[in-house]
Amino acid sequence: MPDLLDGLNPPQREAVLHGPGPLLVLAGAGSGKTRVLTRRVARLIDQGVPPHAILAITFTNKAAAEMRDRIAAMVGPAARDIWASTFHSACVRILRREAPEAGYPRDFSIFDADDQLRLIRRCMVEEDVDPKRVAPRAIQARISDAKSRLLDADAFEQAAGSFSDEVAVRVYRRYSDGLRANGAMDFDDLLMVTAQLLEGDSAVAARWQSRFAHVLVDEYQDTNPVQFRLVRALAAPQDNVMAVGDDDQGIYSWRGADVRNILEFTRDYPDARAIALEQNYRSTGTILRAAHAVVSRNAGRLPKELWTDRGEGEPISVIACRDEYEEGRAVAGQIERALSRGDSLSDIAVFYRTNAQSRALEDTLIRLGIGYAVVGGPRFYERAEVRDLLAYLRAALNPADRVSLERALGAPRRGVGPGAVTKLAAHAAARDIPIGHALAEAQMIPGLQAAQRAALAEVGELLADVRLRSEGGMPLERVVDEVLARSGLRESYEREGTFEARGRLENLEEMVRAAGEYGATAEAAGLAGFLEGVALQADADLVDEASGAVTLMTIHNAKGLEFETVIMTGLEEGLFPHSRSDSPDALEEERRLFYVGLTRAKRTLTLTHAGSRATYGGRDHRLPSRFLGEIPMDTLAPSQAGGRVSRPVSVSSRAAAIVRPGQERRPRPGYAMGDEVVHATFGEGIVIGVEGTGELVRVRFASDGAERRLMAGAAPMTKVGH
DNA sequence: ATTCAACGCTTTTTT
DNA sequence: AGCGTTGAAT
Repeated sequence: MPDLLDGLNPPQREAVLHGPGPLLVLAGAGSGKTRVLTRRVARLIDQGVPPHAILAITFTNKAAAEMRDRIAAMVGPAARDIWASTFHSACVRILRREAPEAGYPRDFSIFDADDQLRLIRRCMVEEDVDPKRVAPRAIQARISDAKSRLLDADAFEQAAGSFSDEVAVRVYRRYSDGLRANGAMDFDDLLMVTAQLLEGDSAVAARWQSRFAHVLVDEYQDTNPVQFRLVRALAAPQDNVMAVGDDDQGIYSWRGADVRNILEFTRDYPDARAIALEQNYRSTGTILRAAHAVVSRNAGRLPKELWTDRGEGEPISVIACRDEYEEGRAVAGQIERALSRGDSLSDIAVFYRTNAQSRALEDTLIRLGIGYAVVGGPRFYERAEVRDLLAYLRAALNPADRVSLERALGAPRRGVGPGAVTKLAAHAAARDIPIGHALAEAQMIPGLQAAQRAALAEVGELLADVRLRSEGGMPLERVVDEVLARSGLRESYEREGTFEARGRLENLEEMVRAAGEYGATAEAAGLAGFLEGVALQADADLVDEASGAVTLMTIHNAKGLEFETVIMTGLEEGLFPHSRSDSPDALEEERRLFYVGLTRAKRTLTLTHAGSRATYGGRDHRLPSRFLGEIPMDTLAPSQAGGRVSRPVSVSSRAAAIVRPGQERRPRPGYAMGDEVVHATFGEGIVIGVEGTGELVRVRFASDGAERRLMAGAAPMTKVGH
């Protein structure tokens, strides 16, 4: 085995070698904290700690998988047994065992934001709160905030003061009851319920405390109170806890994260050793100097400054643009420049503050034939038709899940609406059985039409079969395909026959494939595991370094990543810093976000802003962001230093040549990104993505602006030569 | 129960 | 501008 201390600087070494007891590692951006974390885990295993006794919390599932791989490279396949996951995934794993202790079924459903909102709306109506006067989203945010602070409805009521608090309390109480009745937990419950169990049930606590010998937490500055309590409970009583983080990179306070967790770690754990990592291995001196100048304007941060021995590097460019389209061309120009310097597409990232900004950038990149991949934004699993199909699976797995059942019953339309479901629910309540089981008794339910009875019974049989077969080990792909067939979803979309319907059906078929892929993986854990993965998948989990494409994403999603070339866009007042972040604290968080963006760049950094930008219906005038003024003049490229407005780099018309076939190991099917095509039915379109090994192409059509996935080999479609 | 049209709201960031 | 929700009509 290679020496675990190879190539580490003294503080990194110390962190890896730290013995038992609490450890705080203040790790600046690019200071090699991932290295320290993985080496430390490898060393623990090397010293005899069983891998399954190590809990390593990372910010994304992808980071967890990477950590496991890296450790496996050092200590071998035993690393498979390490618990490396996000807080949410770890809690689900615990809850699959312990949920009954908290009064939930083992197969509890996980409600996402959409399910939550549905249920909250219903609760508001029941509480006589008009969803038009009070935004359900606002209530949801209040509830989420309460849960992140470990306040249940009763505790929240204690803290309530204003009238709007009281309204929120009433809805919160009813919502909690609703979740319980559905055998469901929302995202926040996953953490809160686990914490409550660990703190309130000594048997449960003992089980897990003896299980984990070491707890390591990455991105500790972004933990919220529940997460703090979880860590504390799981690490007790030995307190072998290692927290790694950087107070300058706290960007999730709006989600309940509290930087005090990291600032006060040594107070929470008085025996803690604290180690600071300040040598940066990522960026040039210029980038670090600019980033430091920006972030040191914040008050209340731990004083520190990153340094590097890698030299100054090139200056930072600021490009002023007329509008968002010129900005797009400027971005393309910078990409072209980076490629000419030897970067590959995947070395380049474009950041923005809000997801909505990606639209204009995408338009330009498509037109110029620059391959890109957007991280975040609307997700596959959140598409309505996909959620319909998932609803069947969830209802099959958890017969108490009324929200999912109701959704399944409504898609496709089969003459069963809220009225019929209410009768079904009443019957289930009277017989004291889960609503899913009541389907089998449809014949006995009064007030239903014969057709409705038949429909309910049929869905009931389908769900029962799904459950039986998935338990019986039928491949997931076949189970999902059967739902697609027997639910009538496939037929209804086929009959509809519109472009729209065809696209939706493609998505559903894609989901069948996804289920097959999941079923083929090593950690496949049946239907429950599949649904769990779907629910807990983060945008950042989908970042694909090997995609051979420029990465477009929000700065939030860029946390933890690095790129040779970073282009940060939309540096405008009101957008970044965002107009909703007007309090001093919020402004400091915006500045930290800016800092995070700056420090993702290894070599080349460009900042752009537009003088006007389309919003809502009209067009807003924009002023350059105050953050631009916080960048020291002597780190900026000369042409910008005088404060003059510079023209964006012009983009040559042969920009399409930028995507060099062969340079990336990108499949070379008949179609490539940016190709103009003509489809027999849909007319003209532009290829905006090539999926899989090239058999699937994503095309946006000019006729109706819709995106469709098409089979490259089969679709009646040809490329227009250009 | 389903379909269609008018209305109003959105855009902060996400597990 | 676009989308989703709501309300009225069938």
